Amino acid sequence: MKKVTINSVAEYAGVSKKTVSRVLNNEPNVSPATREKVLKVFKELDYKPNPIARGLARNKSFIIGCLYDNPSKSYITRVQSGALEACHKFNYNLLIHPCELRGDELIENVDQLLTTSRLDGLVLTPPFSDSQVLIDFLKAQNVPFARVASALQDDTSISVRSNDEQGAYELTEHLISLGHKEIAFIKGHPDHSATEKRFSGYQNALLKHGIEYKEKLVAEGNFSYHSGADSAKEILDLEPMPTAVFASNDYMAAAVLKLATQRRIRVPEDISIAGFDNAPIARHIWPGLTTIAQPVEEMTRQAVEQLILQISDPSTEVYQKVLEAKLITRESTAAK
Amino acid sequence: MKKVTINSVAEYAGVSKKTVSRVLNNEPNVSPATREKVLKVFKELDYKPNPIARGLARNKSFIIGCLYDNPSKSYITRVQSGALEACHKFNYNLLIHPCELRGDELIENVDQLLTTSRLDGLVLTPPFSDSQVLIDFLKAQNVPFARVASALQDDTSISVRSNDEQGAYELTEHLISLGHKEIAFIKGHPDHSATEKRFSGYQNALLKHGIEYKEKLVAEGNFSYHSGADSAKEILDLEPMPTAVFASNDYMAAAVLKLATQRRIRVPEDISIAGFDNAPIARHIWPGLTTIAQPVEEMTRQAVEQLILQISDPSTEVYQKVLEAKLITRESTAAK
DNA sequence: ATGAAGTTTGACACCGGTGTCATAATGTCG
DNA sequence: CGACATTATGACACCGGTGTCAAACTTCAT
Repeated sequence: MKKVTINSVAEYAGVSKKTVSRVLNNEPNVSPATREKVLKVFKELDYKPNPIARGLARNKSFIIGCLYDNPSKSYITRVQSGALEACHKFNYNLLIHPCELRGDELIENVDQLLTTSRLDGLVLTPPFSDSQVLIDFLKAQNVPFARVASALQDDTSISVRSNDEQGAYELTEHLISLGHKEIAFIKGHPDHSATEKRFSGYQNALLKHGIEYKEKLVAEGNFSYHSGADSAKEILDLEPMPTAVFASNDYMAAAVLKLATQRRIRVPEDISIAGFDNAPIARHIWPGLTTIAQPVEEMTRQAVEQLILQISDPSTEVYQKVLEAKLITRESTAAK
Repeated sequence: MKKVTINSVAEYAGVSKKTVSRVLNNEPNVSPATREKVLKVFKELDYKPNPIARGLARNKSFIIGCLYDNPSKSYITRVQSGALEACHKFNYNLLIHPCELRGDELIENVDQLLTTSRLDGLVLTPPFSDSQVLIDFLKAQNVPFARVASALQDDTSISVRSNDEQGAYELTEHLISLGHKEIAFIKGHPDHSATEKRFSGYQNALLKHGIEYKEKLVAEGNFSYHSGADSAKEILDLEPMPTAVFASNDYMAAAVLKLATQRRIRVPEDISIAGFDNAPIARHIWPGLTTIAQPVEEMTRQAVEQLILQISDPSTEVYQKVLEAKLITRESTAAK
């Protein structure tokens, strides 16, 4: 099986390399007859252009990199699925690269990534989308990127996020409307901007409804199931026990639910539990978790789509969008 | 900021391109003095070789593709994590590519993938690792690949799997030893070879212990939570209700647990439930699921590592390995 | 028929590396 | 010290495409 290159096609079709290249790229200024002829040879020889050669000549790879470091597997797969959708729409591919936010190695690590695989752009997911250091580095290196789910203010880079604060506000209000006044809160990972946003949503809702904010009702988490289990212990040990718990994501909420069930505390009769994200687990457990649906796939899809648009035309206006989060009520919350 | 190429380095160091290339690749036949000098210039100019140019010259991309189509998100992330570990060890990167097994588009789709991004090799995860059509295609195209978790017999391709049959056998035996005789079984997706293996493990254990196999106790699933919910309904509606349920993966087991809890059937007092895979959800719910731990990351890690070895030296012996699966008992199973 | 403008085409350099081979420099040994 | 093997180095083609530019060919108005 011989290799079919642009040269063999050109020779076979009796035209120049460049003309073949023109047909390949749908460039104008090729006579219909010639175009037809070349296209026929493509078929006949089953010609596949070599993307690496093309990449070298155009300095493009048609590969987008996805940076993440997130304890939630479902979050990652949702991100990937949205990113892939956009990539495939434009014939791009997706390269994934988990790495650690902490430490000086981050920049080094990303630098290494850019060195070993010429990426056309990078999608940053939390907590990277919030990292000023990284953003500055990418700008300096002239690497196009888009930020997902970041509250960090930066008008010069593409950003698609959802309204975490409003979501948390609504969820808290939902609990309040059910008659709850002692509402515990489990915070997320301090490196994620969403953590602070969700927390303010919670606080603002309390304030608005004249409910006193009590610090002892707030536990520190980091979005992992494990941290949720620790916080759950703290909260369920409180005297008196709060009548509702709002965890900053569903994994931590699931951990609270598990401990409560273990201790024969009935949910939602004795305590209401709510999460955030509408992760699959929220509907895979009983009772199902009341939560806030974040359009993770949609955010990422839009971010990557805009990223690719910007890559192909750098003069494109910087896209910044906030999508709505939506309250989903299930069985884990009920009137006090 | 000017681009630093091998030419500028060569000029700056006062040597030829080729000598720089030699230093870059740690080739012999460079005098220590020259090597030193060039290395210094690398540092000074902060030279980064262009992987695309190198790829063109060597016909390599240093990218491995990962093919999957699996309803279980946690399975996918575990696969990815194992694959990434191996990739990074050898300075490769990982490109992910979900696609559908069904239909003629599979080959077309993979062909497209190979065309748009020159991959050095492919990791196939179930159900692709079981697809004879795909395997034949890749062999014909001379694309190196490794198969993960496939029971399909093929001595000529790299394969790492775990012993599904034995795992299912052990788990069934565990239930039998607890006194269960009416053990329902939920099958997995028919396209996965693991489905048949787990089923035989179940059947063999029954046989070995003189327990009659009853077809009505077997429900068809497809590894998705949703299919598990359907099967759960079937099984919990049986008269008399079985005293144990063995689902072919943890998601389906979780669905059974959810429905049981909803119906106030106590687990494990009224019914024991077991899964397979040791997915995160198995320990995120209450009661925790008894299950079989499959070393998914390890399988994939080994597969990719061997794949890369074979890419760099095609004469490497074809690696075939079966890893052990391990019984993990949690609260969801108890004596009858 | 003629010139101006527009269209089609190909020659050739180039992207940034690697492989081949000839030549130059150095080392070895009788 | 000369003959020969070994090591170090560079010139140059090549990987498979794309960009530039000039030449050849059309088209069309005058």
